[in-house]
Amino acid sequence: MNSPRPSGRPPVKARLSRDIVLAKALELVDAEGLDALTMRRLGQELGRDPMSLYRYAENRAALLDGVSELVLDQLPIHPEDPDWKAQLRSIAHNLRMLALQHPNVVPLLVTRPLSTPLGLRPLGTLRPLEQILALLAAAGFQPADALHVYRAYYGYLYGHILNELQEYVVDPEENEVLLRLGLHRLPAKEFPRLRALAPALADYDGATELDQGLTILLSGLEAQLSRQMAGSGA
Amino acid sequence: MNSPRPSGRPPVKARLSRDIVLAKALELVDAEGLDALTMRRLGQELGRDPMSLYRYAENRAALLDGVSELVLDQLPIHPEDPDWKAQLRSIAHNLRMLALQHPNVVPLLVTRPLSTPLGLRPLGTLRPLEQILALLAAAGFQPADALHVYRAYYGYLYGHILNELQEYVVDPEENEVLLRLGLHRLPAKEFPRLRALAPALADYDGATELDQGLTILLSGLEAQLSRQMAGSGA
DNA sequence: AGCGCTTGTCTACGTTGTAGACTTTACTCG
DNA sequence: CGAGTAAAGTCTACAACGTAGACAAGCGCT
Repeated sequence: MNSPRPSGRPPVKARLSRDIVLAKALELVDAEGLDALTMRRLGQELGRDPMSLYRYAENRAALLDGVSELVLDQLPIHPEDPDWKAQLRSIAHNLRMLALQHPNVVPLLVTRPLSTPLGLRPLGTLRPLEQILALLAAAGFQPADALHVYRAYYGYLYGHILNELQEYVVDPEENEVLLRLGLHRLPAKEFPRLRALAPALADYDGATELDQGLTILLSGLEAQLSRQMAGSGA
Repeated sequence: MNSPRPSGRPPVKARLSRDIVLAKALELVDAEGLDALTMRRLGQELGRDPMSLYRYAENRAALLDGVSELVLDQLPIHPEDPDWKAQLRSIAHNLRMLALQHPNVVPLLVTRPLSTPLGLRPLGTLRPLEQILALLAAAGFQPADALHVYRAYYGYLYGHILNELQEYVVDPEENEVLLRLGLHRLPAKEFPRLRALAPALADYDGATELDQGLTILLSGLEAQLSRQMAGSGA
């Protein structure tokens, strides 16, 4: 009966591939956090010996890099958009959404580059940088100015995302705001303002806050750069 | 001969204390990175059994929190400064310097809050927030607006620090810029702009870049808020 | 059928965090 | 001074981790 190929009590062992491995890794991280992503656990999740994973990633760190890459690859960037400010805005919102969808990956996005020199990063994680430089170049910025804009922009963007993810809610069921944020534990004399802000903290609207910051930053950058060109140029 | 108390080939075992433990932990992290901070290693460094550390920190995570706290406690904030923008600028530069002095701690600063609800964080890490709120309140901001300013400000600040630390140099001895940043490894067709920017990347002036961004952001925030007050208020 | 490369498995080692029972130290009180 | 107690430090042990290295199974060739 059991034909030799598609048989099996084990879930029909198909050949592994890097994509399959990384996809499962991301799934695991999303579901249970970074610590759950161990070689043994991932192997088990794939129905394979943990050691088989080393055919698709040099080591655990490389696996983590792969996961970062997988997420960043989902960030759409259109370097030919004639309206650079609108495009940067849209990228920002998309990255924010990605971060909210994969909050457990954010520490990776932020942390891994700190221990990897620019040139040695997974190419997928450098692509946004290159494409944003292209966008800004097409908008008429000099390379050095483009870099300047990129840094301020991406800096703010990452900062905002970190901020927003930090303020997450402990227990959404709780309807007393102080408790919902765990703020009741804070000594009232030392942290009066923070405690008083509980309601404001509780209904944080990340998207519009991000947008307002971007408005300020982008128009400010534009003004600064055009002023500077007027000063030095003709 | 050997008097019983101050004797000893072992380096005169004085009583431990939380401060001593944390200080040694920070020292170790600064010198050899986060991974070097294991319970066993820290114990060895202190001439004690690793298990003794558990009298001063519940577990390794709490130890890491303690290190964050230790660093953030070194950040001076003057909530009574009448010039709030100048004060925020000074805080920013001080935090930047702290980050440069303890680069290995930065991942902690950024990452630990992501897995700890606001109310459960080490108090030392919340103090900057409370104090900046006080600063802004003294400057006349409504609580909700103060929070708004804080978020944009701190977001940008953290983002900048992460950015700057990421662009660190692989090999300062190397005088070919492409090599110094490891950029030679990037495929030239896919990353033309990034490669071309090597010189600009190499002489990044983090302090002035931070300052310019802050100028834009802070004056933008001020303008936005006063405009909004003029609109709704009398 | 047989060769050779890729993929997956097995076994084994050193290292990690930490629970729990124990011993040593320091200090207080009679 | 000596007894008693609470704190500080130690010892032993365990489960889980990443991964090296030798090996087996599977596949596509001719």
